[in-house]
Amino acid sequence: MNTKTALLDSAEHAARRRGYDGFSYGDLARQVGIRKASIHHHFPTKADLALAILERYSSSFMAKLSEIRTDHDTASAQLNAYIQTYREALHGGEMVCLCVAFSAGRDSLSQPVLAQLMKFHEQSLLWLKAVFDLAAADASITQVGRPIAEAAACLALVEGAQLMARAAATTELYDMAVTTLQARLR
Amino acid sequence: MNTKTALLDSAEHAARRRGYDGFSYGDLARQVGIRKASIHHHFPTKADLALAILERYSSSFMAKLSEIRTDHDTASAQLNAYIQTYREALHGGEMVCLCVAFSAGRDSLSQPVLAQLMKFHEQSLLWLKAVFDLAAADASITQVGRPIAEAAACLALVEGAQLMARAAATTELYDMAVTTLQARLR
DNA sequence: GTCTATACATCGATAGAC
DNA sequence: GTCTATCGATGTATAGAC
Repeated sequence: MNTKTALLDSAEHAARRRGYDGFSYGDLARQVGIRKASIHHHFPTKADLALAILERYSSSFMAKLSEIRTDHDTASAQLNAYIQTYREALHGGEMVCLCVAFSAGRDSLSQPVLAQLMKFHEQSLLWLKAVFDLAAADASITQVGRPIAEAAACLALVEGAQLMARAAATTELYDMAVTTLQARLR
Repeated sequence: MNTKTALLDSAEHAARRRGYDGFSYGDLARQVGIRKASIHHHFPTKADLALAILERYSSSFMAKLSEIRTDHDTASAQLNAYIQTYREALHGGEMVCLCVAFSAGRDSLSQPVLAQLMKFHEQSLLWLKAVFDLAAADASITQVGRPIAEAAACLALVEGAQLMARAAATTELYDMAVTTLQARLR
């Protein structure tokens, strides 16, 4: 296993549990088994590291969204898979989506990280909008309003549900929060 | 103005912008105009301070919810006021609800703070459940499912909407996310 | 690519004078 | 109630040997 990859894994894990201000090079060094000074060889600054984990997370997440779109042909099946993806990302209430973790501590982020964070939201909204555009055609989701508004509501719902579930360290609140949305799926 | 109150104000402000791990006694001292050692006289530890601001925030927030209930007699009007309260708490995208800020950095919180955080969610859910119970009777909100599920969805929605809006430093995303919910209000 | 050593700032917290 | 002074730990980051 590559040291750089191990560092990315460890950093992503830590950031999703504690936020950007909640983890340090010291933590990563302890976990990966090298000295903290060595981390600077791979990621000169913490901002570089944050950008790297967010870019990896985003591209992996967007690939997952593409996969969902090709695997499911109805809007309801796509949205259900989306909800399930966020549920799995919770890891039983132990961590949240990296973008949820970074959004809260926004002021500590460097400009490139902030830009990537906003790009993640934009891309998510576009993907969700397409789902609701499809729903207007295939009628597999009930009560569909303006697709872009539905998309924003959906993103806010899963992110907020993760946050609630994280506070209580359980997936129960997440499941409860997405119940009404899932009830609209045919 | 009381020094203790000034400290509480400054700490709440900072926590809602940067999270629990994102502010320090040094920051507060600079802002309030006393030395950081003096802060320990009012709040021996940072955990004490965090508990104090969260308790004050919670009680103020719950008082606001009671006020909404007495001022508005329909479920739709109550829920609309609730959505508006979270919108104002955003301060144009500059800060989030204290509970949103604390939920993300959950692992850094002391046990009493964590307990108070979960109590805030419980009380919010109970208040919202009562709104949807009323909605089932007065029919002022359309498409009402199980009240407790609607309550969880509503809390997740406004918290997630705040998070998105905070990342982009604008209220536009918040307004977009709550559009479909508001469309159900009669 | 990893190490030791270190720089320099800041962290939360304490002791004791005033 | 606020101050100065200080503690020990930790924060990010750098220099240079191996």
